[in-house]
Amino acid sequence: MQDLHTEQNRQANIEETIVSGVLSARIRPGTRLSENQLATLFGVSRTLVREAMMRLETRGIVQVSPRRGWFVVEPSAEEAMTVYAARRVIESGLLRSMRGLTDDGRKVLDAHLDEEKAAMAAGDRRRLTCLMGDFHIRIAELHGNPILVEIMRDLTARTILISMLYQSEFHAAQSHRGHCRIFEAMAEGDFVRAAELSIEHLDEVETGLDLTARADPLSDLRTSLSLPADTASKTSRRSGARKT
Amino acid sequence: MQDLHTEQNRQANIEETIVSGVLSARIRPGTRLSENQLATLFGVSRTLVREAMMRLETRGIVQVSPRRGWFVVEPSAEEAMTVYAARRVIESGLLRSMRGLTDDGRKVLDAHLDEEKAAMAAGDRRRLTCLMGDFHIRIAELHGNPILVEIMRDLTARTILISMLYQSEFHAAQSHRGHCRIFEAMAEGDFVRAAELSIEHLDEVETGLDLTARADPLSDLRTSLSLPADTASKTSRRSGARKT
DNA sequence: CTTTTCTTGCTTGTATGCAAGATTTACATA
DNA sequence: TATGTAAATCTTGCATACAAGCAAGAAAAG
Repeated sequence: MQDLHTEQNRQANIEETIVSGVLSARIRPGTRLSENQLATLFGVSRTLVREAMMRLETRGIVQVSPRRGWFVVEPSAEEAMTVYAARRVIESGLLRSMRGLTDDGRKVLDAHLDEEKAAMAAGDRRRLTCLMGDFHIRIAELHGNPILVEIMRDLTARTILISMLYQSEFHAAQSHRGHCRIFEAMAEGDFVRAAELSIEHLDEVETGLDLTARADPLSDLRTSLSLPADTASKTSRRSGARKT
Repeated sequence: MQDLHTEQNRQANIEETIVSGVLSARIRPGTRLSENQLATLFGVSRTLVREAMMRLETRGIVQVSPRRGWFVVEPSAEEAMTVYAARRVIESGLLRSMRGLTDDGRKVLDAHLDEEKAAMAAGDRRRLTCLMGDFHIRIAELHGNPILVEIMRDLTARTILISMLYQSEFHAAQSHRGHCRIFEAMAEGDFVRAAELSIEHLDEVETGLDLTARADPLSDLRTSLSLPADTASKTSRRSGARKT
C-alpha cells in the first residue's frame, strides 16, 4: 500500500514525509537537508528532491542558503511573533465564522482532548507538542475549508519549529486547559467566545516563549561579557544547528 | 534595473511575472503555460521554469495535468466558494485585530479609492478588476503581517481568476461602495464594524457571481434545448484541460 | 461515408553531467 | 603553538539528454 503511493507520486511523498516529520517534532529547526542524502534515501534523483524542496520553501518550512544547502527553517523571534499574529487572525476568524458543532465534530475534539490528557499523564513531551498543534488543525478541519486547513497546517509546522527553538519549559497543562475552554465554548455554540478564547490562548503560548533569549544565541555570552547588542552578527547565527 | 533582477534570481522572476500577470487580469484561467515556451521566453532552460511552476502550484495558481501540460487554474464553483469563505475568515479576522489606522495608511487607502473611482469613470474593466483585488491586499499590508500579505495575495490571484470565469456583469460600483464603507469604518477606528462590513462585502461579490451557470459550460445550450441537468458530463468540462 | 488503427509530433517526467561557490582539511611557515 | 594559504571535497545551480505518455491527423479497413 505504501509502495503504491511511493510509486505514484514520489516527490509529494518526499514533501509530506518532511512536513509530517516537522509536525511530529522529530525534525529539528536548522536540520540540514542534503539533496544527495534525500535522493539516495528515497531512491530517486536529485531532481525530485529539489522539486520537493522548492514546494517546501514556498510553504515556509525549509530554506536554501545559496550553494550551502537546504535547512529546515529556524524562525527568528520576529518571525515567530508574525506566525502567532497570523494564527490569531485566522483562528479567531475561523471560530467566529462557525455556526454549529456536529456530533461528529464534538466526538473528534473530545477524543483529541483525551489524547492530550493521556500524553500529559505519560509525560511524552514530543507527542504533546504534536498534539498541541494538531488541536488547531482539527478545528480548521471541522470548519471544512480545505484552503484554511492547508494554511493552518503550514502555520502549525512553523509553530512547532518555533516551540523547539524558544520553548524553555513546556506549559502543557496550561495549553491543555486553554484547549478545553475553547472546546467548551464551541460545545455551547458560543463561537464568539471561542474565538476570544483562542486569541487569549495563543497569547499565553506566545508569552510562554523565551523570544528574547534564543533570538540571538550569543546573547548569553554577550550579557556575561556585557557587550552591546550586535546587529551585524547574522552570519554566525547558524553555527550550532546542522550536521545531523 | 530589470536586467539586474533578471540576472539575480531568474526563477523568482518567472514566478512573479506570472503572478502579476494574473493579478492584473492579463492571464486568463486555463491558459496553457508551456515549459518550453516559457524557457525560451525567459532565456533559461526548462529546469528553472519547472521550479517556478512547482512553486506556483503550491500557491494554488497553476496546475499540471500529467504529461499534458501546465495550466493556469480554473477554479470550480465549489473551489470558488471555498476561496471566498477563506477570504471572509481571514479578512474579517485581520480587520478585527487592527488597533488603529496611521495617517500613512489613511493616505494609501484614500489614494486607492480615488484610483478605483478613476478607473470606473474611464470604464477600464481590467484595471478595475485589478484594483478591486488590490484593495484587500493593501489592507493586509497595513496590518503589517507579511505572512498574511502573502496569503492574501495568493487568494486575491485566485479571486481574479474566479471573477474572469464567473462574473457575467461587473458590479463595480457596488464593490467600490463596499470598499468605501470599510474604509470609513476603519477611519473611525471602528474595526469591528469594518470586519462585519468586509464579510458583507465579500458576500455581495460572491452572490454577484454566476456560480451555477459556468460551473457547467454546457448549461446555456442545455437550457436552450431544455435538457435535464447531466451529472455525468464532467468529462467534457473544459475541453482542453485536465483530468483531476 | 464511417470507423478504426497507426503514426508522428508535442508535452512533461526523470536522471545525469558539469560548473562554480562554500567549507573544511592539510600543510607549510613564522 | 598559532596562523595563513592552498588544495581537496563537499554543496547547490542549471542545462541537457532521453524516456514515455498523450493527442491529433493520416491512412487503412469496413
